[in-house]
Amino acid sequence: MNYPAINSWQDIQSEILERIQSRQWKPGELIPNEADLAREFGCARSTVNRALQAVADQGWIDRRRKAGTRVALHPIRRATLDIPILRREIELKGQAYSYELVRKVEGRTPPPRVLEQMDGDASSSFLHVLARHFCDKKPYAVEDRWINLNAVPEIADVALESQSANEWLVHNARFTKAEIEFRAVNASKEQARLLGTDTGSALFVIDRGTWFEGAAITRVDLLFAPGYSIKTSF
Amino acid sequence: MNYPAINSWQDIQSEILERIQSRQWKPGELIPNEADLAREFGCARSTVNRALQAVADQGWIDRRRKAGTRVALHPIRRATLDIPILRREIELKGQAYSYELVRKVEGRTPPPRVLEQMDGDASSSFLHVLARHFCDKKPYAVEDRWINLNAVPEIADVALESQSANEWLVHNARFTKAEIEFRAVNASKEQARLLGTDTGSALFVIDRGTWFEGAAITRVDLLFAPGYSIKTSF
DNA sequence: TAGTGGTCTAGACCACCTG
DNA sequence: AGGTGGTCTAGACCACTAG
Repeated sequence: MNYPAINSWQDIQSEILERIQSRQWKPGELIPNEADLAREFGCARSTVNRALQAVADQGWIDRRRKAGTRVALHPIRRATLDIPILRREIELKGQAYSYELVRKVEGRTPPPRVLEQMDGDASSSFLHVLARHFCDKKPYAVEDRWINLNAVPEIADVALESQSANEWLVHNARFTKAEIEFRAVNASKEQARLLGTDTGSALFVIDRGTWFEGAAITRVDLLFAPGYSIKTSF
Repeated sequence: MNYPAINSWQDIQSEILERIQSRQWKPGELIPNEADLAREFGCARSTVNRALQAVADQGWIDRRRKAGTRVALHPIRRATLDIPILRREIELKGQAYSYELVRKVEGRTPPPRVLEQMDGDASSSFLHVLARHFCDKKPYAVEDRWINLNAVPEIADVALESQSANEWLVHNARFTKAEIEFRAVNASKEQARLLGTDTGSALFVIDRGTWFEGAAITRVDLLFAPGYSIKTSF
């Protein structure tokens, strides 16, 4: 029988994970330093380093200079999600995407929660956009967006009838910081109507905010029709 | 005025992102190869490689041998979430965590959705656990869990009155594959009662499944009381 | 202050894939 | 066939921080 050699950083990563998951290295325990592992595996220290960095990124170990590397006390804690761009998500499933602007209102003040999230003050000027995304002509998600016109004045002149504000912003606005929040809400009467469901239905919400150099650009709630879920595996 | 030098891989990463976000390099466009960039930045190719790999991990560029590196057409936003371990999440906020087993039933068959998710067949034997997690004595989440006894027979004998099945499994069961799904559901009558809320309230759900070498170990729904959200920023 | 991880370099070989 | 990214090496210096 031929066993695979251990020399690539992926092999070393597997071996490290194996030792952690088999509890040969227990939670909280200090593991050998990079130089020792390199000797053990017969490879360069940088190869071990690459492997350990990958393991650390997944949350299995904690590394600190001088203190060394320890097995994390609480494993399984990190998941990477791909945040969908609706048009693409739907077209990738081979279904037809469409979009409809419900209304676009300039000069209104956002509700307190949004205002606070956007670090807004009384002098700020906002654009509110409400729109629908469809999958094969069935309502898929409602987009409820506030845009800071002080940060992106150009968008006031863009016709959002055919292109979603999201797409315009993706292609035209840069950001330096973003925040994403996931929640569940009961559908309001209007939301239910727009999604073709019942008032009170549980909606999955992706709430995203973006900033450019400290100034809030936009805050958007995407409210998905019942049945939607977002998944990841590792 | 003193400008920072460009030589660390993080600096190069910033410069790359800057060029993409400023549309100096446009979506779909081929960017210079590693060797050229290394010459431009006056550093080793491996340093450029490190930077480009990081940028690729974030979804901004697509890289293929021979074909080169292109700016992604659809900047996929990738978010890294820390999945909470309830006891830890609550204690980190400085609040009191407690746990209550509601019931533990052996030998029942899971509902169709769960059975399918667990690749279960008629011969499998399951343990069903329903429990509550509290934060400062207020209901925080309901844990609705199915465990494959063929895979983890030991747990049948563990008293789950004081320790949650989650904690037992974290410390005693290895897994090779995991899946996490986020949804929203309307609270059932029992769920509402357990969470001290109204029937039909929108609950945020984290649904997690783990496998060991192809065999499903456990599937758990964590249903959070209204107001819960999970966040990330980058 | 000394041990650890973090990073950079210069060079090399190779896997992959497009043209 | 040849160009590109993926990876490994051996060595070096540095940043951080525990003791």
